[in-house]
Amino acid sequence: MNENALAYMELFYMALADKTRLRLLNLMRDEEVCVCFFTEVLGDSQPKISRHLAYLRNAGIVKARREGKWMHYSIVAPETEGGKNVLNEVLAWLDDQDDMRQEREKYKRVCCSPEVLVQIARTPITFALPNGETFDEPEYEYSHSAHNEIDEFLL
Amino acid sequence: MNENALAYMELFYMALADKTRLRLLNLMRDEEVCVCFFTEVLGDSQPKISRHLAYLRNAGIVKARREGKWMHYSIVAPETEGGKNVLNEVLAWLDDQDDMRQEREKYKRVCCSPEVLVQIARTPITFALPNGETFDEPEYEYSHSAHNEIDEFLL
DNA sequence: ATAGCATATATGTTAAAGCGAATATATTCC
DNA sequence: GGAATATATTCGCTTTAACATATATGCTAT
Repeated sequence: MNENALAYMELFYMALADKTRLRLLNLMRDEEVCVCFFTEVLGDSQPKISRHLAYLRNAGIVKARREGKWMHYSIVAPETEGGKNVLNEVLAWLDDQDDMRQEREKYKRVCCSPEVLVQIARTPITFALPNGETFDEPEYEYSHSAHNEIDEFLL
Repeated sequence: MNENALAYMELFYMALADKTRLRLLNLMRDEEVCVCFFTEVLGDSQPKISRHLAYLRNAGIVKARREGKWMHYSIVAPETEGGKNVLNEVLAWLDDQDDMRQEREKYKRVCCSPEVLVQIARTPITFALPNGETFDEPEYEYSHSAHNEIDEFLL
């Protein structure tokens, strides 16, 4: 079991050893986040985001929750005290960086504020009818829930 | 400079994402350690140890000090508060594991105690003289200094 | 200067990670 | 059921890491 502990740490730190994954974790710091916002805020391709989220999921650092078409990801508090404390400091270190805080601001701008109905950011598509009229495609709504396990150990 | 901060974190966590390197750091937790003890305690080949130490050195996590034939490695406190706190918790997490504490015990058994003259552990070689007599090769001594920067931030 | 020991680096091989592009799956709406 | 959307997975490729073996470097002592 101790051999496993070292192996788990290896997996854990490997999951942190990537800029994209650190940025994903930074966005999830305070709340659950939908995949579509990750692609929006980070500006990376959807498959790239998805693969990195899978990596974090395999390391047990985040969990996914489906809500209709959308997948929401949130940070999972590690089982051990030591792991919790490390992850806590990892997130705090990220928060020391201006650009990480800015990226969270950008996220909040894109998705409005938590606990509130928000509109998915997507380019409005205008349709042309045969008679010459045009109309905007109606936009989706979904309810954004804000709490996850990390709240429990971040203060 | 912030782009660099993320890049540095990537390097930093990558350096932690290896069992051998975690074991090396664990041994250096409280004191400077000579390479010969790493190979002795971990039971890995000398080039393997050396390469992993080079990895930690490149990530700025440890520094090397030469003393005669021997190289001593010790942990370097990261420049940033965030980095210091993370490394601090990383070492604490390691210390939660029984086998990591045992490995440090093994190290202390091998090298006696810090602040003291110790004998290098090596197989005594017996020489045969032409006249039929035998004698043991004299053993080396060196002074083991015990303090490094990590002491300053580990309590 | 040479020999011998401690440590570091080079080399070749194998395994794993990253990426973009394409494709597959799951869900909703009609 | 079929179209549309959100997300995940696969494939082919390039890059990087790990390991063992071999070799080089740096220091000490003779």
